[in-house]
Amino acid sequence: MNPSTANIEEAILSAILAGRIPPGTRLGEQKLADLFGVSRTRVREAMMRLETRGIVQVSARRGWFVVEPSADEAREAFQTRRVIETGLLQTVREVPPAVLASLKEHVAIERQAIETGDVSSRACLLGDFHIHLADALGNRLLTEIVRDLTARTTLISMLYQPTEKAEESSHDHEDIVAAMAAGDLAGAARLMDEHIGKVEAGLDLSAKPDPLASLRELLVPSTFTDVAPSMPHPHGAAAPHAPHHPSTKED
Amino acid sequence: MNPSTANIEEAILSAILAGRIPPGTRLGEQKLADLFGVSRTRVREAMMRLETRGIVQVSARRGWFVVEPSADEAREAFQTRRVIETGLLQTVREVPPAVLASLKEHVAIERQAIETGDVSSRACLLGDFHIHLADALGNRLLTEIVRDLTARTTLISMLYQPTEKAEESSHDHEDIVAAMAAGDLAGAARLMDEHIGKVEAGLDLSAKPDPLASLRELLVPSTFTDVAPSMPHPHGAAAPHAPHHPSTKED
DNA sequence: CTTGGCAGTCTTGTATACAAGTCTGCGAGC
DNA sequence: GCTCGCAGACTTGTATACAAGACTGCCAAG
Repeated sequence: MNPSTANIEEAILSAILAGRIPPGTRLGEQKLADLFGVSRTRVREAMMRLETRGIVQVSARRGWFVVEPSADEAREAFQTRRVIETGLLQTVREVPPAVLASLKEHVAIERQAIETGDVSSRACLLGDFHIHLADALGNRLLTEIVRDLTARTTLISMLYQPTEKAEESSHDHEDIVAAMAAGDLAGAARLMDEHIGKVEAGLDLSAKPDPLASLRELLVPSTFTDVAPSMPHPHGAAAPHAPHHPSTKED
Repeated sequence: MNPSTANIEEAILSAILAGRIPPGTRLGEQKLADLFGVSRTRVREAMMRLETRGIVQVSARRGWFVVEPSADEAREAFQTRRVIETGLLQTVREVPPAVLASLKEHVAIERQAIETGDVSSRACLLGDFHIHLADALGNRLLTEIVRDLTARTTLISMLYQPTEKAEESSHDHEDIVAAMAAGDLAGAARLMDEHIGKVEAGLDLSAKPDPLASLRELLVPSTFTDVAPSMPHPHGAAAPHAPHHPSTKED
């Protein structure tokens, strides 16, 4: 069957979110076209859609790359999520029982995935909680926005997360739902704020995602001197304006 | 000069937001391509980007149309704006003086445009207030989201607004800034909520947008004959009837 | 051994050709 | 007069061809 543009877009996005395609990966148009059995045109369409959603990025005449958000961009993503998700909880007046039940069920599924050690799906599940919340309390438009933002922060977690704290996140989710069940929306909003803050704080935003960035770090007068375990000396004459390197060349 | 894809996207968007291209207008690829002096490829790219931003919509093999949000979609857009903008005000702890000054200046410009009767720019200015706010208190990512949402609601206002209440909106903005200046962020958030609610309540969401708008558009001869040289005429390819909305394209 | 340059290869950017569907308008039939 | 059907024009959807820039690797000069 001939996959449509939306199919391709979805396939690539889910592969990225599932961790099968790490940040920084180059996505060649021709290879994807061969893979999906279509021409480059459709692949290009899908990539451009993903670009407007902030998932991939094009480097002129070099290729498409899965985004590697900088530390600043990471902070922006988390701030934006804090604004929207606390805003949602504070805007809502009351939570329908059906919504509460659905959220509780989701948290139960999360815990189950964590207990059974299903690493591949738990990251998706933890993100899905927030998407479910937006869907249940908000609307379709808001859900789309939250979905894309969650995708962003998921990507960020892949880049910067030194240790996964799935259990803690799931526990946070449980607390948020409990506050909602008690009718304490303001409290739920505060818990959500703290939750997103914890996730952000759990990252090592000073860690550089690519070795070139640490090179740049060496060239800049810096007070930070505890990294670079096996870094050869660049002898001073390194070209400073090469943005990053294509880390993976094989398929 | 050869306009880039981003140029085309921006030109079309600003023409729509300025009211030169009303909702429901068909945008033919070839005509736009001739107009901009490029091939259909670039126009298509721009249109697809605008589609992911919720500005235009493609009807298979019929053409691209400026979106005509339904009443439900209108409510979603306003709810989403309420969530995000009140959330922003409640998340921020303090407002830097420079931000306050900038916002006050913006409100002053609004009032001036209203007093001088500058109808064409005041709608943009009223929307820009919210974008400025997101930019000043939030970050770039949040600003992009608010910008697209504001574009949506601007389009909605064109469809449903029976009477413009520019003065009242500007006054609301003034009150919001005053509350911020007093350090009352919660109050500012409440005012923002009421403000957006007022704008939404001022619309007649029961009015059917389609036949009315396009008919009126057809009956009104072009009173303005000289606009920007590279600007497409709004009624160049007016569709006699508007397409029905594919209400849910969920998968 | 290092360094600078140059050609080849590979990738995206853009335009164009063709396929497939939709609407319009006219004419025949009733 | 009215309706149905069909052909033509017109529009988007998709693939492909070609142009232009970027990177790689080799080779010669110092």
